[in-house]
Amino acid sequence: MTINPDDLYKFQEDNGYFKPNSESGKPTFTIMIPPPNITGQLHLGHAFTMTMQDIIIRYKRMVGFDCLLLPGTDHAAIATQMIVEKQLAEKGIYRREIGRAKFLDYVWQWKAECAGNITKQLRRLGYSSDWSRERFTMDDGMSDAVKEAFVRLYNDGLIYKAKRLVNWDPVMLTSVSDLEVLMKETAGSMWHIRYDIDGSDESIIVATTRPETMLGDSGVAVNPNDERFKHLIGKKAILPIIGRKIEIVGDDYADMTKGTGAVKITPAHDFNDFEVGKRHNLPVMNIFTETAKIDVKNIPDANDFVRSLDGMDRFEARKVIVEKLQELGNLVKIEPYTHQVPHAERGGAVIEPRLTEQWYCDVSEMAKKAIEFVKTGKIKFVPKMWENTFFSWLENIQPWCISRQLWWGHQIPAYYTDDGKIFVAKSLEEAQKMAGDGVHLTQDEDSLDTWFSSGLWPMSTLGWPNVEAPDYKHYFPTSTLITGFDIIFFWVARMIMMSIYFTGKAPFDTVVLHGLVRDEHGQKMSKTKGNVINPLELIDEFGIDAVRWTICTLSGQGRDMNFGRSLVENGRKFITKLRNAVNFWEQKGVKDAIVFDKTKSVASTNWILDKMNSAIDVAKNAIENYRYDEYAQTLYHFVWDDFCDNFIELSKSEIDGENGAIILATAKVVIQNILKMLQPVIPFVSAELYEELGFGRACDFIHESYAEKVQIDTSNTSDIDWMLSVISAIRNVRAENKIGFKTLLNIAFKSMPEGAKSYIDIIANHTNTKLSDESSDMISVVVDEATTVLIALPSANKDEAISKAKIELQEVEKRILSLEAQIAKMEGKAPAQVIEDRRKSLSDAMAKKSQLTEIIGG
RNA sequence: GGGUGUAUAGCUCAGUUGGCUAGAGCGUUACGUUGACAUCGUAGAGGUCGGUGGUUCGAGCCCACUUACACCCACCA
Repeated sequence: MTINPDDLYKFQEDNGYFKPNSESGKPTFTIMIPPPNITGQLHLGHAFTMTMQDIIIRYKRMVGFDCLLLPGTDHAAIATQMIVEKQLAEKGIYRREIGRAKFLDYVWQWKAECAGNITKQLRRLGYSSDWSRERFTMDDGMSDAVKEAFVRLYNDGLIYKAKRLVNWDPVMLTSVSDLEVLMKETAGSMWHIRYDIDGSDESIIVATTRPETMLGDSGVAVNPNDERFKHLIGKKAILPIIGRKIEIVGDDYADMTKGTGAVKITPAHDFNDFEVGKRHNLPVMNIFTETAKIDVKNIPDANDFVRSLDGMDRFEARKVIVEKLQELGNLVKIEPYTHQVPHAERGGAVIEPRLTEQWYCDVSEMAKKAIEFVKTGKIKFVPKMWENTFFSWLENIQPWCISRQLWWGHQIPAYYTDDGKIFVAKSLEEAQKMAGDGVHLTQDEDSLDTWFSSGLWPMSTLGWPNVEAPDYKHYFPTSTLITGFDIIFFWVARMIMMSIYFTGKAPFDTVVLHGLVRDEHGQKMSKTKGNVINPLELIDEFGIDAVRWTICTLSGQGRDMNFGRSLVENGRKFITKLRNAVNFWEQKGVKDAIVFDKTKSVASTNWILDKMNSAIDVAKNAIENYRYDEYAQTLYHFVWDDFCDNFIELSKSEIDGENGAIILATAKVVIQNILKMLQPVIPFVSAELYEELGFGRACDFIHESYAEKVQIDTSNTSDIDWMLSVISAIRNVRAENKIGFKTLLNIAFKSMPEGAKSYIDIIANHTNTKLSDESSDMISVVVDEATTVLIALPSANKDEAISKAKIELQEVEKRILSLEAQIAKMEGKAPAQVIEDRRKSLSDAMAKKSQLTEIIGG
């Protein structure tokens, strides 16, 4: 019988298996989904983030927490608006033509479709979240929280409006924050232009990468300490083409080593120039339209040539102006020049600094608090190194430009009277009350940065600003945030700041950051490279459990993760191995095994229980520390090596004997615990096997208790380790056909620990059939893996054995010398235990040496 | 320019506070098995732990310098 994961998931979802129970009295453990953007499909990175969360949540459920995993999606203002605009444009529909309301209808349509897709995909991942609490960053509750936050911050004086230079996206026609600007190395040119000095035959040469901005030049800056230009400070330069007289100012901003040492100042189109202009009271001339085309109406001294440029694109204008400068003889030099040019993160347009009025949020105090919370350990980053990144950003934080000229998003809750008075309120009604009856109010057209609402996510999803909301009271603050490091500033920092500001509490106590998912050779996945892996295709091909297992094995230290199909194949192999192992025990009747009684044991059952106990310890410790890789590895080795390769193999010889019942009962317990440890990672296969073996219904497995250790007598477990090594040696020797079984056993018996002698029959049983017809008067070597080499020397291969022994003897002697030297040096300096260990190694080596000598000599 | 991370076997990576002869998976070689195993098992080969110097009884791990790669922040002269 196999269980379809999607069916099991649906059944569990429909019957509330993923819902928390605040009445349970258990401690809470809460994870908020980093809401995926409604811009398309989930990618592999999402699959990692979500699986990591789900593993923790499923684990915590089993160890006794009341767990809430809250799902949702993000409206992703600019990205979504861009996608919908593009789609509509393909149909010949344009945003500006249909107007805001109509356009938003289209976006909501898209949202419904896209969010539906995403949530479907999350379900396929096995994401055990409470869907009844699903949220969207623009749903009513969220909108209310956003307005509340805005109004409060405004009333507290932290949100304000200001006219400043912003990063302007001339394609999307909106401001973007500093974080949304990507600097891209771009090949360009450096143009050296000569500006003549007014009333003198001197001239000054400025270098620029953007000659077109000279139309807005209102000064030239030189360094006041620069001997070359010092005497020009206070004089005027004549702007070529226009003839405008602009001031030459002395300012430290001018770097004597860069360019020509003289820099043209265009306050309206460069952040640094803007500052210089302010310091020297230089006029600000905005020469571009919002689409970055030349705008002549702001150039008071425009001549015919300049007027001919009106409406021309900035890059086209650049060419024309350069030609003109050349014609006029003012162009001194053109050098090829590679520099960093700002591009919009979304859409990729070249950013144009632009003087506009925008809303800002002063986050400097919040940033200080956020730093303090992390420094005092109220919030912990995993891995810790990210704390430094976090600090360095917050320490240099700038006012946050929160307004966007987009339609899709939270419209800013500010209302204007016709004469420009501002009322900030949660609704028009409230604003109206403030403004007085009969005053005409219009709402601000702008919307808020997406991250303003996501910054409130951990609170608003639980009911904030209603601090009496049951969910808020019970589940806030949340426990762990798991997300990619790339949104540490955008999102993590904002959530921390907002939460502390509004609630005084950290929104979560732990932030787990993972790296980028790359292909199996560490290359970034990209469409152009064609190495993108679609998680859904993987699920179709390998099954969700194999995919989740693979994700678990790769999620460890917060580094980038290399993901390849072959790894998922390995995951599938592991799951097959597990199924087969269970199958073996089923055939032996494990389902009807007697009740496990820890007082009834044999060596092999104690041994496997001992291994299981330590696996449980290691695994729990690993997962508690978000070491998914270690968790998976521990289980992998326990299941494959200990349980399958050894325990099953050992049991084969005993299962039909008098101890069969004990072995079966033990196997049952071990399997149950294995499945429990695997449930968080491979919930579907484990649940299926759980039901198959009669432990209970598959759907209920999610609420089982976690694996627990079994107290056992461990005094004889090392004998089994010894025995296993003998068995493997026998197999190997048999493979080499060099020794008879009886001879071998005799030798083995001589070196066997007392306690192990009683198991000699097991060895005989286990190996007998395979060795019975080997000729027994032969030769050679059995390795006791612990320390020694046992060597038998029947005549035929004597020489070979001796020469092998000689080689080994050399190594042993070297080792003895080295150990002796070490011990001598350590004397009185190293801890006693370490010296003791060395002494033991030494005596083992000595023993080996005497054995080898005997062989060689005899 | 400022910062962070990484460098360990052919490949992808573990290696926790310094402690015995540095590990895993894949790949590879040999042999065996196909009676739980869509295979599996056993064994072997393969590493001067990027380099140099230092601290230490002892360094893959700590310190200094250095090389290469990746990423982040700042920067349109």
